[in-house]
Amino acid sequence: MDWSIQEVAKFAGTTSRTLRHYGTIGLLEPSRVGHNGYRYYDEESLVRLQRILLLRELGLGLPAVAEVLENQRDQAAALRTHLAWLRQEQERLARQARAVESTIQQLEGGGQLMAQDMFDGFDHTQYKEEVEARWGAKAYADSDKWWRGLGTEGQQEWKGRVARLMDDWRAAAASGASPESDTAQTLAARHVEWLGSIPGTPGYPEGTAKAYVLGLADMYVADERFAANYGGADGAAYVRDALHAYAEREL
Amino acid sequence: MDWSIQEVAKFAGTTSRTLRHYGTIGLLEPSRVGHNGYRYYDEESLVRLQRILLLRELGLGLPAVAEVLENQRDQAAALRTHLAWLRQEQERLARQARAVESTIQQLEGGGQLMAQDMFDGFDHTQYKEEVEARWGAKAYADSDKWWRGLGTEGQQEWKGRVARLMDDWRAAAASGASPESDTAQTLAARHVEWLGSIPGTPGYPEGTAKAYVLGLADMYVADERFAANYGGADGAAYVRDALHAYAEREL
DNA sequence: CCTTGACCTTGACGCTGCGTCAACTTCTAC
DNA sequence: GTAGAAGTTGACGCAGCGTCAAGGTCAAGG
Repeated sequence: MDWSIQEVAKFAGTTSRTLRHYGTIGLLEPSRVGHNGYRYYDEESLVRLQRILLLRELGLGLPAVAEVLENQRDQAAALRTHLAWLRQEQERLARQARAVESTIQQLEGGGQLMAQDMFDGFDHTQYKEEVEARWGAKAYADSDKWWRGLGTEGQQEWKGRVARLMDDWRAAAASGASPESDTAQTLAARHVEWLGSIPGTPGYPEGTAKAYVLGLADMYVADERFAANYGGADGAAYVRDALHAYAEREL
Repeated sequence: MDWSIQEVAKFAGTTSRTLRHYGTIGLLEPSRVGHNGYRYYDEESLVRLQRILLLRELGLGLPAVAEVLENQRDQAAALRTHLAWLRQEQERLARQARAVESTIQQLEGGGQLMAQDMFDGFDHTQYKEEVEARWGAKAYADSDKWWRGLGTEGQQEWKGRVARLMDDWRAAAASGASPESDTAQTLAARHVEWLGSIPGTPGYPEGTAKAYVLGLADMYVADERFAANYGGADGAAYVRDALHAYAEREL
């Protein structure tokens, strides 16, 4: 007893094209092929098809499906791998959704569509050579180790933190508040504290903190890539001024 | 002031290939092209690039990105649409994950890879009394005989088929496609055909098919146990509407 | 002047899982 | 005998680039 391709397709709730596809990739062969080339499937192939479709509904890719069907042994293991993948994807979507939400809020608050992710610039492998040239290979290695040690979540948090700081700077600059205003000075304090949390500069040697901060502040203006993070040259100059004022007062 | 393609790519954390791609699809043109064909980008294009990348990270497709960037007006609306999409995807993944989990459990309980107990609702002995009350003892006996005659494999197939139908219904309802849409109408056709394959109702008497389908459709909504199969009252209502439309047109 | 080597170009295939023609051949029914 | 349904094998399409391939351009050094 066997059935034509259309019958099988209808019965199984799929299409003949799909069945042919499974045939060409060797996932499900017809049990019989007529002299005319017509495909026919028997009960056994129907059962296999059911399993294939089941696994497909669970979200497995065709290669994964094939693997599960061949290696009868560790089906559960394969499914667990898949499950982990699903959870990861869900996580990713959740993060995206949150990001979209906050972007919408920003837009509705009259904000512009900003480039928060200038901070993939903090995918710091990008700056490898430069860092090594300026501060040595060890500094880079340490930094790299630290970064990896954060884990994906930690990195996300870090990026988020940086993004918010940059965002606030841009907002402050745009608000017209002077670099000496409380707003800006509070930001400066946050900024300095943030700097301290970057490894390689933990607890500056006595008396060097001020010079360090002043130097960095100037670099923000001099280096376009940093300046861009603060909304261009004007923004960077604003940050520099605020940091200078803060350093003079507090450091 | 402008930069070469590599510089821009590094700075923005993307690749030159991507920039070229954006060029060919007209999403981001270089600000200048050298006599040698080299691409150069200025600040303005950099800003645009940042926005593009931001939107991409939020998960929008390139056409959607283009649209958002052109229609300055309803950016928020576009993002909200996207957000809805994200949530839907998340929902789908969550369902898949649950299904995978239960499948794993089954496997570890020594079970086979089958599309079994999603459809325990169709373990029809459950409905024995009700069927007998509504349609008589003979109807139930016939049905039971038919069911046993299917054999284990046949029952598996049957359950799988039902499962896919239900799943497709839920997906269609969630997709937002109207009950009159092609998608839903195709499903309705499948549903009616499926009904025909249930014994006890083979080849409806002349002219009763329409009434039969309409009656069933209404029952799906009225009876919670059926409604549950379609994702609750809303899902059942969707199925009912689709079946009504189909019955009016085709039966 | 010539050679590296880095960087640029266009062109085109690859990947996922089928949907969707296109161009033909076969089977079924009247 | 002929129409119409159903079957066949190609082959393109889609999303978003990654990844060669083959070759031009340019700055630096021998």
